[in-house]
Parts: sequence; C-alpha cells; structure tokens
Amino acid sequence: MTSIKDLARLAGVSPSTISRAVNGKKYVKPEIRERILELVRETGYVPNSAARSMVLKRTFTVGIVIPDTFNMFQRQLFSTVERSLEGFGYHTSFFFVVWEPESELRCLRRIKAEKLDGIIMIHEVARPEFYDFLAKSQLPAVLCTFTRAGGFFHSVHVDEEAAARTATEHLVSLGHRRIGLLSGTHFSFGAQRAEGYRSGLAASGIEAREADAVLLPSYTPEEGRSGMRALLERDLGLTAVFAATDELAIGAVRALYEAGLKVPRDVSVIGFDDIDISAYLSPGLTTVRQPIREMGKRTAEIMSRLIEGHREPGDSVFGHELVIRESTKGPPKGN
Amino acid sequence: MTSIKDLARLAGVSPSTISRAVNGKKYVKPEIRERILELVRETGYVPNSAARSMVLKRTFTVGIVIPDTFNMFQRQLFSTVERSLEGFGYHTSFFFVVWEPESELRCLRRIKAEKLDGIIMIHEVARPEFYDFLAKSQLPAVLCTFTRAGGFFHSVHVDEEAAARTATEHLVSLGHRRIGLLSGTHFSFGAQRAEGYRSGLAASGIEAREADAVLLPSYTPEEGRSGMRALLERDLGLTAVFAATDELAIGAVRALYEAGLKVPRDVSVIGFDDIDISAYLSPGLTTVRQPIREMGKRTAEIMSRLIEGHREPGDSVFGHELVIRESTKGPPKGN
DNA sequence: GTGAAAGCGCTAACAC
DNA sequence: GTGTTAGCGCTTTCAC
Repeated sequence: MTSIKDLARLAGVSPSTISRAVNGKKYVKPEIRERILELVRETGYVPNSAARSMVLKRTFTVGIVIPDTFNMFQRQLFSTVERSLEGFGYHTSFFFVVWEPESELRCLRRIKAEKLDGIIMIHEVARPEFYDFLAKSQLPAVLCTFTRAGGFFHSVHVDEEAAARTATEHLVSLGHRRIGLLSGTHFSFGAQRAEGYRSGLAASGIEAREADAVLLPSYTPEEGRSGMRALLERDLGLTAVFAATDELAIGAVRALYEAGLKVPRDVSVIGFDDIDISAYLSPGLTTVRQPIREMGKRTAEIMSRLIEGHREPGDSVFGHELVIRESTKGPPKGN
Repeated sequence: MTSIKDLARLAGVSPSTISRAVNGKKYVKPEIRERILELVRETGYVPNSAARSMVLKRTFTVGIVIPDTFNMFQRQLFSTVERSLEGFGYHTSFFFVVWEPESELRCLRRIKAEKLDGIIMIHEVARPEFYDFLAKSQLPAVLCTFTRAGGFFHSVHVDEEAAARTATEHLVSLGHRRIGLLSGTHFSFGAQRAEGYRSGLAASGIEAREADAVLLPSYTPEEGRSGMRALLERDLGLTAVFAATDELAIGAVRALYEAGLKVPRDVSVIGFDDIDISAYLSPGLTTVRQPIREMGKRTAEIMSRLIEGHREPGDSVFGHELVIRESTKGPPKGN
C-alpha cells in the first residue's frame, strides 16, 4: 500500500507537500500539485484514515446504534440517516446490539475505542452506563424514535401515544367496540402505544379490558401470530385488532388466516409504522405512518449541526398519519 | 478521554506495562496488573483503536459491501455474517453502495483508507476496478451469493439456475403449462434464475415464450407489481408465475389481488430466497430456500481462516430447498 | 512555496 | 518484570 512517504519520494517533494496537495490546501505550486495528483491517480493512493484521525482527533464518522434484530421500519430509517449523513460529509459506523446487557457494554467499549464524531441511537439500550457515557463525554448524540426523561438528549420521534390513539379511534369510528391489542413489553414505545390504545378507547367511552390485550416479548411477525392466537383462543368476540407494529400486524393477519378468518371481513387489523411492505400485502395493511424519511433526514441534520458545534432544540416531534388501506372496515353484521 | 499515558501516570508505571496488562500479556507482576485493571475500570479506559491499528497494521474488522437497497434476504445474510464474525473476534464495517459507478468508486476509496482485514461482498459491484483491487491487494475476500469467472475469488452461493429450475418444475408438476417469469436485468442471479426457468420448462417439453417473461430493473415488490400487471395486460392465460425473488413475488401477488384474482385459486405464485416474511404472508409464499444462516456462517468462517493465512477451497456451493406453502396449487380447471 | 520536526496513542524490540 | 525507545502514517507548526 502506497503511503505518503512513497508518494513524496516519487514526486521528489516532502510529505508535507503531498499532504497539502491531497487535501486541497493552498501553497502548492500548480504544476507540482498537478504532478502529485497525477501520481495519486496512478498509484491509487488513499490516505490512511487511522493515521489521519489520530492527528486530526476526529474521524468524520458517526456511530449508529441499532438492534441486531432491527425491523423493517428501523432499516428504512437507518438507510435514510446513512444517506443524509453521507451528504453532510460523514461516514457511518454501525453497532448492532443484541437484547442483553453484555452486548450493550461491548458496544459501548467499541464506541469509546473508535473515537467517533457522534452517536445516533436507533435503539433504546437498557444500560444507564450508556447514557451516562454519552452525557459525560459530551459526544454529540441524538436519540431517534425515542426520548429519555431529563431533557438532556436531542431526540427525534413521533408522539407515540397520540398515534396509537389515532389508530384505535379509526377502528372505533368504523363501528368496532371490542378491539384487541397486540403490543410488547420492551422499549418505551410498547407501553406508549398500549397507552394510546387505552386512551383512544376511553375517549370513546369504551372500557379497555385486560383480557383484550396481549404483551409480547418482541415485535416480530411470529410474536404477532402467537399473540393473535392467544386472543382467538380466549374467544372474546373481537372484531378488530390494533397491533403496535406492522410486523406484529402481519403475524396477526397470518394467525387469522390460519384460523380460517378473513381480514377485514371477519376481523379488521391495523398496524403501526407503515413499513414498505405494508402497501404490498394483500389486503394492504391499514396503519399509522411515521414519516420515516423526514425523521431520518432530521436526525442526520441535527447530528451534523451538533458536530459543528451549534446548539439545537432538544426535541423534534413529528406528526403521524393514518394510512387507510384494505385491512380495516366496519365490523361484521351481528356484532 | 483517558489515554495510556494518563493511566501510566496514575499507576506509577510506564505505558508499556499498561499495554501489557490491558492486553493480557505475560510479564506483569500480579499485584501491579490488578491495580492497573482496577484503574481501567475506574477511568473507563479503552485503547484507541486507530492508534492500535497503526502499529499492529491490522484492524480486526472486515468490511461488508452491500447494496444500499439491500433486501430482506441480504439483511438476514449480513446479520448472520456479522454475528459469526463477531464470534471469531472480528468487527464489521458496512459499506452501502448505491447502484451507480460513482458510488462504487467512493466505496473502494473508503475501503482502501480503512485498512480492513478482509472484504465480504454481498453485492455484485459492476466496476472491474473493485475486483482488480481485491485481487492485487491480496486482501482476503469472499463473494457471498455470487461468483466471478476466473476462479480467483472465494465464493459462497447456491446453484441459482438449478434452484430456479426446481421452482419451475414444481409448478409444472402441479399441472401448469403457461408459466410467467418475473426476473431482473441487474446482477448475475437475474439471468441465472431466468435461465433456470427456461431450462425447467424445456426439461418438461414446454416452450418458453418470449411474451411470458418480464425483466425488471430491480427486485422490489413495486417492480413485481408492475411486472405482474404487464403480464396480466398481455392476457396470456398464465396460470402460474415464477418470481425471481420473494419480494418480486409479493408484488406479483399484490397485482393479482388488485386485479381481483386469487392466489393460488386463479394463479399460483412461487418466489425465491425464502425471506423471513414469506412464511407469514397470507397465503404463505411457496419459494425456493437458500440456506441463509449456513451461508452466512460459512462466509464468516472462510473469512476468518483466510485472515489467519490458511488456504481455503475456492467455492462453497450450498444446496437449495423447495418450500411449499399455500401460494401454489394445481391450475384452475378449464385451463 | 516548501521542508524538517514534532506528535497523535499505541505496541514491540531491546535494554536493564 | 519493567522502562526506554522507535515508529506506524499522517498533519501542522515553524523555519527558511
């Protein structure tokens, strides 16, 4: 691998001049600069980023912490973030964390080792050490899709509870009275969406029954399927279900299908997130959309400004949107 | 941020001793080691990886090149690769490349700059410079899900053509005679799967008609939907469709749904890959499974051995498996 | 405009 | 067992 010294020897100049030429600095005679750039092309020289970041004391890369099991919503989110960050001149480094304390600590160690310019959390880690580090290190950080009490961190998110209420109210407005809930125990949004479901019901004067809700350990289609099965077995006379994520909803629809029930003829299903695939399901999934692209862009933008030393408002709360497709309609007659 | 010198001062020893203690080397008096480790805990010291890799001349991280638009199949693949690599003691660095020459070159530059221990390609880049660099630099490299003529690179993949043939023959065995094809123009697998479709048809004495096939510019549900629509408009009397990826298949099912046709009652649909979601669709998608986990693990294993300087066989060809779910059945009577 | 020298944080020879 | 020294590849004063 050619180094700056090799190039210096080749060009018959000093390493400093190479450095200046490569980095487009002033004070290099045009013809020398040309010759150097020509040499760079020939040799395929690219400055070693480790060496560079050692002296510059910055890496031009921001870390993105994301669950190892990231779902399609998160996947779309981080792609947008990555692209936008690239636009601001930053690279990204991904840290996949598994849902276990050890993994979070390992991730934290790596983050410290890599001396990143900033950290974006697309995953709500459990370990407080994580947040403590972010706070104490003064590292630019933004929480994407969740907040943390204390107002210390910048965060980009929707009003989860309000959005879940919108979903529930849509079902109610269609005439449903017995509505099931499929949500999860992990991460704040699970509880927040469940709360929105309850308040949506309450606002319509409908009692939220304990038995109508099931809280799953994760938000996968498989959990949605087994959650829906549980609901079905309880024989509650549900005519609709609110699933806290589209993936849970997909599993729920599947369980219904396996039970010989049709969506939306027998049971209506509404999801949350509006992941890409939801529009292509048959029937298309009615859901509450989080403005993924906008949120991703905003996250990158805040990060970039934070790195540049600007101050930024603490919270960016985005609006949600009800997307009505074919998986919801009025309850079957007789109910 | 605490550095090795700070620690040395704190512990009253030299930096070398700190280095030895932290890296678990011999020749450190037990009580001193203890004190140092204690200090490490207190201060939260983590060695700067840039500095470390400069002297070690290796980074313990392998790069994974993957399309920016990676699909669910690739997503599962890289998660497995990442996890397995982690098990071998390597970190991973992702390079998302957009389908355009400039992006591939930018990616190549970054790869050169980062001095990785190896490169895994989960994306078949177009630029020959990329492969030239890999070859000339002697960097351990493995191509995952595709091969390259010349036998120079290690690669992990299935026999795409044979697998597509299996899919087609399944349809034929069900009684279908007019079978549509939805594949793509990009990446070798598009042509290989199309070829498998043709040879599957030929093996059954069925003529492959030009009009029954549509080649899309990408492999998304949206393309599958528009491809299926095109097929429908041609009014060919198709009773089944082979889609070259599950995502294409999902879009095809959607187009059929929108046209008021039922799967599999009116038209059977078979996909390729067996992405996670396929089992949760309603109806479940019949498909050809690539052994994602095994392929991912194998890729990581080969990489690890390559880095350690071992020789490895050039190709790992995995077997595929037909997964029959509900989206395929015999053709409607009267056809 | 250009080069020499110092130094970023770390590890590995090599003394002691 | 431990410290001293050199050096990884780069950028940046500071002379010239």
